[in-house]
Amino acid sequence: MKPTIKDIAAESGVSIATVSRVLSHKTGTYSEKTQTKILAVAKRLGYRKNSTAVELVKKKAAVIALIINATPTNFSTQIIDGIQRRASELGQGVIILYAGNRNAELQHQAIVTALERAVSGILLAAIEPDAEDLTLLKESHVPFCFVSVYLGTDKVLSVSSDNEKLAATTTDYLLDRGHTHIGLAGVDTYHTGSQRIAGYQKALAARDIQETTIKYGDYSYESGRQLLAEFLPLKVTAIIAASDMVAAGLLNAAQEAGIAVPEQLSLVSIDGTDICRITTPALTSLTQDFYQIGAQSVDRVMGEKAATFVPVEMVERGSVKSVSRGG
Amino acid sequence: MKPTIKDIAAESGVSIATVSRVLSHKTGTYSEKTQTKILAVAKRLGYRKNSTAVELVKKKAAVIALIINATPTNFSTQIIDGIQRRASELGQGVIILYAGNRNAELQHQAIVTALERAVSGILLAAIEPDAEDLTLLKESHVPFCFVSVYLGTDKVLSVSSDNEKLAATTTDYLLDRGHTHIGLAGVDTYHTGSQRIAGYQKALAARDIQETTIKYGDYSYESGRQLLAEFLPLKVTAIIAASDMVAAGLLNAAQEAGIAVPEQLSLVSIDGTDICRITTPALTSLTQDFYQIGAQSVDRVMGEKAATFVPVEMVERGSVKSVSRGG
DNA sequence: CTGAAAGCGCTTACAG
DNA sequence: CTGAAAGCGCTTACAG
Repeated sequence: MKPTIKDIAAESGVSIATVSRVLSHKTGTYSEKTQTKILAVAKRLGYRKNSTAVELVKKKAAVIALIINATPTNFSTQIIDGIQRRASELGQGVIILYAGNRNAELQHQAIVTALERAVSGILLAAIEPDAEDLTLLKESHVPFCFVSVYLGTDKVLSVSSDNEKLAATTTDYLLDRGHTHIGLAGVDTYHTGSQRIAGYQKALAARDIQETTIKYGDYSYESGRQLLAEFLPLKVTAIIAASDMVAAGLLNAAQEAGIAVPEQLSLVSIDGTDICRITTPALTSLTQDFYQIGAQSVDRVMGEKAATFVPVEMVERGSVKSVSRGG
Repeated sequence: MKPTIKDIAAESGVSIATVSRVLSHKTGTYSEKTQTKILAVAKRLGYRKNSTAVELVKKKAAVIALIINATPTNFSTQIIDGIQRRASELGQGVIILYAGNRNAELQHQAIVTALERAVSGILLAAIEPDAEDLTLLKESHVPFCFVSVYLGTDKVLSVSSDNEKLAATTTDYLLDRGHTHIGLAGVDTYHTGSQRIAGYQKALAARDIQETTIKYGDYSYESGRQLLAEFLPLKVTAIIAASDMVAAGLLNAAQEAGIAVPEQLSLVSIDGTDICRITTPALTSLTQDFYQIGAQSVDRVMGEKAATFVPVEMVERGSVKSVSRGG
């Protein structure tokens, strides 16, 4: 029922080989006359290419697989958006595969599915791979790239912010404004969290401050809310939040506890999504470029040139106060 | 290099037909002995099914196409999440296709791409189709379903909130608390906006209130901020915001103008995402179930039973005050 | 329970 | 510039 190149060939009185050549623009291999004829017939018949057949003979699908965690963040849309647009420009489709929530089984399954589809590349967003998956990926000979997580090595492709540097920058920002008791809230114990902790500690050490105050969490609003209480007895004057949601939780919990931000407590949040301008006061943030992280991970996995680290930016809003030294 | 069923057949001393049967679980067509043997060889060889080949002979891809607008909303993640999980349960992959930003050309292209891939269903999220696309879709004989937009007819599959009813419910909620001067902010002129306007007007008319105050926008934070000024001279006591972002814009602009929420102005927002609990005060909302909208649209397009309208819920937070009648 | 064979819709050397 | 033919990796009647 759906017309194929066979139907076009019959209608035009040429072979399917010729039809294939003009339909796939093998310029120089056909006369203008046949081209015109075939195109007309194809249009009249409502012909549509069967990409599955093409992919089978070419042994490669024009599709990038994106494997993502179940837990949606408020910035995953931006990453997906960047991936989608750039892929589209390169003529690649994007197939999304589910990795559950740090579920080793599902994560493995997603990789297998991507491999079964002969995708041209695999993107792993916010995924921390186990050794087995890494082996599977490496042996598959299909390029893969981690998105928004840096495994600490350049042996594996990845595109993300430079978490260590970014944490150091944020810490310096606060130090420069007179804060000496600075907390770090909501980081996890995986790569991203560890890198931020390292940056935070180094920046502090560089100013001869040994005191560090780190509270772990899961980047969520609830995390932020709960963590505030733990900082209270520690008399920090500023807290770096591991995400906008953590910052919002910290902020709202502080307000409920009667602690004024930024007068009594300064807050800087890492991420810089829309959340930051919605809170009162608006949150000063170390803003990541999630769209670019997504877009460049596509370049990376498709063999185009792209850097591992995407630049970040400090965006000042209303949640930080300068304090006098020794205050 | 990548092993195929041919390799397995050779190693096991059976035909490729038999290999195919056990690998695709055609139970009852093979002996346990051959099954064991073939599975062992497959595993040893690191065999992985080539889904492209399978799709070609079956003439159907186990993939649902999701066509989405470029403009990401703060709830698209939830919709995608719902689609992804449910699709996964039904053994379907999800391929995301870009429709640009109300770009007719790109929108058309996305549909064509979906059709070329012989997908099992097409989901159109937050897309307002033109006549040509609708024809293309209908003639393709592949099931399609609109997600989070109701075209006002049941002739076309769709899953969304009941926008008219939801707006009426929200208006009633405010009326029940003594508000008589109620505004509606940020709606668009397409289906969703029109339906909400209709519900709002009907609820008002049912209480013999003819005064309506409608300000159009694009569901964004900026929209909300700008629109506040337009409501000011109109002395409404309550505003229904067409989205959380509009509500947040309205709220922050009000605070900057020295108008207390909810003391001087009540706000209800339609959507109910995380944004609502982050603002100060937290926003009372008519909460949509985006996850279910996504999940059920998959059921719909795959021919499972699912309703057109997904239930909504009023969630009271801190942005509405009851006023005395005639106040 | 198993095998030989045809076929899904394309692409691409090869020969002319 | 064009055609005949082989082949991509599977599935599935059909016959035994």
